[in-house]
Amino acid sequence: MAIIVDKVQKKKDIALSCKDLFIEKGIHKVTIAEAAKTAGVGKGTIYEYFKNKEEIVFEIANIMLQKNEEQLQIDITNSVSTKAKIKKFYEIFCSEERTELREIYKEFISITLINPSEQMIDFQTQTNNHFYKLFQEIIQNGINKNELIKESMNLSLGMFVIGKGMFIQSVTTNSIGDLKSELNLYVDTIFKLIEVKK
Amino acid sequence: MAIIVDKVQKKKDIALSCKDLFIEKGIHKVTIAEAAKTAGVGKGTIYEYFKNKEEIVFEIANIMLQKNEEQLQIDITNSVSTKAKIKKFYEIFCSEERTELREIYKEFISITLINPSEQMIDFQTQTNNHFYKLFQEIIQNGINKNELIKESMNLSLGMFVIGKGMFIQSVTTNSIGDLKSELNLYVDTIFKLIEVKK
Amino acid sequence: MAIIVDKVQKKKDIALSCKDLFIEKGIHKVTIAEAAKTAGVGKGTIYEYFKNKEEIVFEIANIMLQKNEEQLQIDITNSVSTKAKIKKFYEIFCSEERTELREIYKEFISITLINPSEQMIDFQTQTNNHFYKLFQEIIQNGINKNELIKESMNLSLGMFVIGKGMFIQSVTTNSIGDLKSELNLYVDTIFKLIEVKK
Amino acid sequence: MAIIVDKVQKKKDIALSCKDLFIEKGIHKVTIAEAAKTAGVGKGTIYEYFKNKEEIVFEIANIMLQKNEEQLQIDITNSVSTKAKIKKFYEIFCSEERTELREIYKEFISITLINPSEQMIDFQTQTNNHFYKLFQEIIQNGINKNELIKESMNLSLGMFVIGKGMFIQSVTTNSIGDLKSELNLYVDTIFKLIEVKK
DNA sequence: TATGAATGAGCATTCATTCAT
DNA sequence: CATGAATGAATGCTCATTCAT
Repeated sequence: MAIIVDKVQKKKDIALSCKDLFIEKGIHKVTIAEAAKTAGVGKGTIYEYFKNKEEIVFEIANIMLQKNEEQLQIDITNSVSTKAKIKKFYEIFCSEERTELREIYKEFISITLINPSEQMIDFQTQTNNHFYKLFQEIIQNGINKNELIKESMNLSLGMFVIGKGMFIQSVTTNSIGDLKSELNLYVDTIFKLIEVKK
Repeated sequence: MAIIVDKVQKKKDIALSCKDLFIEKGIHKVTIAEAAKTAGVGKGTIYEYFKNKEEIVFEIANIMLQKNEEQLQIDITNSVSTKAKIKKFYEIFCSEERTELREIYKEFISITLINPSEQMIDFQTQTNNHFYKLFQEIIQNGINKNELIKESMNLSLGMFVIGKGMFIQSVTTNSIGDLKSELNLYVDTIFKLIEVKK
Repeated sequence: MAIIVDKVQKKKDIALSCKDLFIEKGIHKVTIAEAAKTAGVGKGTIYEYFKNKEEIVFEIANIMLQKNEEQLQIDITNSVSTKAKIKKFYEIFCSEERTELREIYKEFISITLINPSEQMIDFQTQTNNHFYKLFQEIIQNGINKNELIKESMNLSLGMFVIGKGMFIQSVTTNSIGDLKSELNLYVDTIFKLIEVKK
Repeated sequence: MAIIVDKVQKKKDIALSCKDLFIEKGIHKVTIAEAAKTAGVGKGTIYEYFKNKEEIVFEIANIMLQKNEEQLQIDITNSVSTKAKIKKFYEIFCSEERTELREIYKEFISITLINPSEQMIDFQTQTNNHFYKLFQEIIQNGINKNELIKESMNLSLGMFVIGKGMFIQSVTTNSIGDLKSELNLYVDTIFKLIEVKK
């Protein structure tokens, strides 16, 4: 009578058990032995569910991203103006609630910059495209509702990327005092230029 | 008496000898033994001139940055319009000639994201501030010459950071086809909005 | 399920395999690679059973001490007079059979004198106290049996320590011809003074 | 006009300049570079006056021993009874004023136990014999003055060595609370046995 | 006499991954 | 299904000493 295990669920369970560990210590500082112990399974078992250490973090990231997106969708829906929606969007990069997500994100960028595995690039591309699509929809809706001038669409990639850029800037240098204020200043200024004057 | 050596020059010489090695293989993959051999000195000699491996890369980066800035200054001076100057600026992130510089830069960001040593943060802050100051001067001059509206200044950080952001984006995902075009599109669009209509 | 190994026994096995190596070359001159090869295991396996190189030597010392003590107990029991028992005790410092033990002991003292790690001090304190207790019991029994005057107890630490002192003296200088004779002379002389005249 | 240097004096000067450094950090932790800098000379100069690092410490030890012996001679001369003289002798191992000397001594023993160079053994033998002769003279005088029984001479080596033994004991274990008291107890007890009853 | 530039041997330790049970 | 024992590759850095000037 073989024990039947829900592989998908167990994979999630293991990943979730290790989440805090990975966020606190960072991918490189966490050993498989630690992860296994934290998850309450043997080292060999980890390899039954994950191809390698990186994959655990993918699973963690996926879980976190899913949760974050749900919240983001709600926030955006609840915001009335396009500007407010965009500001909600930028919260990924500056709100306290997303600190954990950003920790993982930092690790991902770091790894990709030095050892750009196809797997990693694919993951980031997918995630990125997903969020970019969302971002473009917000802009497009603004245009459709005649809130924004139609040239706004040409700025969408730049505006999308600016959150990421400022975040990296704030982490790698001491030159950004308050990330949120800087993002707000940018958004307010640019919206004055792209909002349809009525 | 003892042999007298121009320590500063020799440090530069060693760093320069290893430049290609570090760019091709990346900091982590280069061993001190390799670096020493490449520079034609003993391992011990490396440590007479550099505190640790990282410092070799700082020196390389400094040399490259200095050369790049000289060229950038010339390019900017030779450009007439503010827009042209800004475009020249973005070439750091997309011109073929700066490929090597960007390789080093990628390593720096990667290291800083995971192991943010004070030394590294300081280095990046200084370098960044230096370039940002230059960037701001271009914008300010544009305003002073009545080429740009005065609100442009509020966009300067965003515009500065966008180069970096798009670069990271292009390296960590497959979602940017041609970095140069994207930057051009952004610049052209935003300049339509901030150029003084005459 | 997984292979089950008697960790305690294997630790002893590894230590024992390396015993001669450590005694001949000394702790500092033995590399982990050598030790592992000698024990017929991988380097990593060494660290599965020992926290560091020092710990291997602790284990070796423990094994040797245990064996030595068993023999010492027998020797002491088989000796009739208190003086004979004490002389048996001093054999730790001069008998040929204890040469290996003394080699290890020399290393321990040497290390402790320069880098007195808590671990090392604790080990030496415990071992020392153990043997000192034994020594004191011999003296005390002598007093109880009315063989020795009761002031003998005040000399116990000095008499205990003299073995160690002469051993160090004999190793660090050329001034002791025959350690055993010197210890015998001391014991004989002092026993004439502390033996109860009947 | 060659500069004439008093080699002997300069050797002493250099050694003296480094004394505190060696005592504080220990032989192994002091680098030649440091020693040279502390002495205000070049590294090469060190090797003009000393064959190797150890020799610097020999010089320091010699200087310190000389000073100590002078004081010891005075102290012994000023003491009336043989017991008082012996107690003065033991102060090498417990008085606060000799802390520095003992630091150097510890290093010497440590080195000799592991790497017994002939040079080192010779040095220790000479120093030891010198002091032992002094010690024996005290005992012999005690006997001559009919203060001590003539068997005391047979105890002289043991009594001499006990200071060293207790010192090592106190440094390598936690089992000696107050070294001075222990030495006093031993001396007082043994003197009751070897003092001529009048 | 004095110097300090150059050197290179030497080594403990970690940890992802495998696979026998 | 689960495990955990075994493994071995891989590397930065120090510092005593030499010797050309």
